[in-house]
Amino acid sequence: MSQREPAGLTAASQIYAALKRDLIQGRFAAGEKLAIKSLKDHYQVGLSPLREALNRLSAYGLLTQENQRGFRVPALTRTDLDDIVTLRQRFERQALVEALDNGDDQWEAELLAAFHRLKRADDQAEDLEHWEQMHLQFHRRLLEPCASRWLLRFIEQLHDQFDRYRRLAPAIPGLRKTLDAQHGELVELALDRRTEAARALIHEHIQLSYEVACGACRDDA
Amino acid sequence: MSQREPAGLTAASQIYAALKRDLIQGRFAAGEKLAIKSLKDHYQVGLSPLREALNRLSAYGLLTQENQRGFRVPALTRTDLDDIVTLRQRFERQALVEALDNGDDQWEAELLAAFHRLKRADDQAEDLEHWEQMHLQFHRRLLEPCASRWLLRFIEQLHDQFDRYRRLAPAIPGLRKTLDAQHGELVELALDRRTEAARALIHEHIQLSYEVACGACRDDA
DNA sequence: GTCGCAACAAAAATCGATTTTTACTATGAC
DNA sequence: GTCATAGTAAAAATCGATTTTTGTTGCGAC
Repeated sequence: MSQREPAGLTAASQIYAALKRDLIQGRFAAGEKLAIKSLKDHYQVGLSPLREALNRLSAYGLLTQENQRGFRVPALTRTDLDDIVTLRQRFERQALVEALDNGDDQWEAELLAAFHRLKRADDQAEDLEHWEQMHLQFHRRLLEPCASRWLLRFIEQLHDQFDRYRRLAPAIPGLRKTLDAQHGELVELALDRRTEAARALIHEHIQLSYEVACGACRDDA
Repeated sequence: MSQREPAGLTAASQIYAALKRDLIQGRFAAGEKLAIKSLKDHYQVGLSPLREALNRLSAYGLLTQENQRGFRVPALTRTDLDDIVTLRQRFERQALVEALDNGDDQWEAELLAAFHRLKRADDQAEDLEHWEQMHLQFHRRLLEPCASRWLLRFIEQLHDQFDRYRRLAPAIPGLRKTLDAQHGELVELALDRRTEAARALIHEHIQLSYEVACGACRDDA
């Protein structure tokens, strides 16, 4: 038997991806109750795959589920944001150290490639979504050699949570430039295996994003 | 309008809980593909709530989902177990420190109560499931005052993963006694706010469980 | 006016049937 | 015998209709 292709995604997986994207982008108001009927119409899918996607998303933490009363978009609070950021800093520092330990030549090459694509996306500022994609991939690639699959999983989850805040916050003019300088420095430190400096920088990098993201939430809840 | 009662759980939530329990207890073989039809018959539920539960469980990490070919029980490997344990140690140490910082009188009382129930469950060794329940609640209670909801969430998730290994491992005669002594010490250290000693002990406590749990997995995969 | 309750409307959850996809088997060409 | 392919059986995924639960409104008692 010949190896089959990855095959097309199920409707449930597609709607999951679409909803996840829209939730992170802030297309739904925080705290909003989702009207399943209108989601069905909007995304042009049946009830079953839609409900499966909603269930996955609530297990993932991008939705909350109340017993017989449907799904709700989680609120954005300052405490929640602080919690997410503190953990991201801890987790990503740890993962970065392990990545620097384990990363090989192949990884270095791919990291450089990811950084290159990110810079390119930066130039053509018209396509914001494309930059977001490249940015996510860069950070994934950076930590990839970390052997702890669970740690990477949690980092990804926290990253998605964080982005709900960040993408809602008002854009700051010079910011992109500063962040991108940090990305460049991260690559350099990574290639040189300057572990301590890299640790400190990733912390600072997240801290900077945090200060931006604070613009997204009112006082606490 | 008067406040309504918590209301009965949906079929999806019930089947979710039942499946989760059975997965953690090791009722399904690791790596096994789940036959949806027979699950439906066994748990006496319809397809829709069953599939919703399966989707939640795979987002939670107790199942894996392959594109158009259903759900599968994740394998048990040594690398996975090591990963889980290392993170549990780090996370629970951290959470414990924060819990000791934040815990108040009320918490101290409830912790003592939880410990008492655990000891009681220990005496009546006939009901193993009851002890498991009390044990879980004790550890939850211990860390409860930790303010980081996300950290507690991850700890719970890792705990469930770990239990898949632990509960499959062969029972060791004197073990329960040693573990329970540690629980008692933990309470004492917690009440006295001896943070460093408590940190060290929770680490050791997890380490001991780990050595038991190793019995559950073959050589690596 | 407020409370309780019934009736109704809307939404969520569930069911059973149908469609789609995969897994398996058998057949025939080379 | 090996490979490819068609055909069939089984399983997964999806659909549309139905049931159950919630939320709202209106009516009457106090």
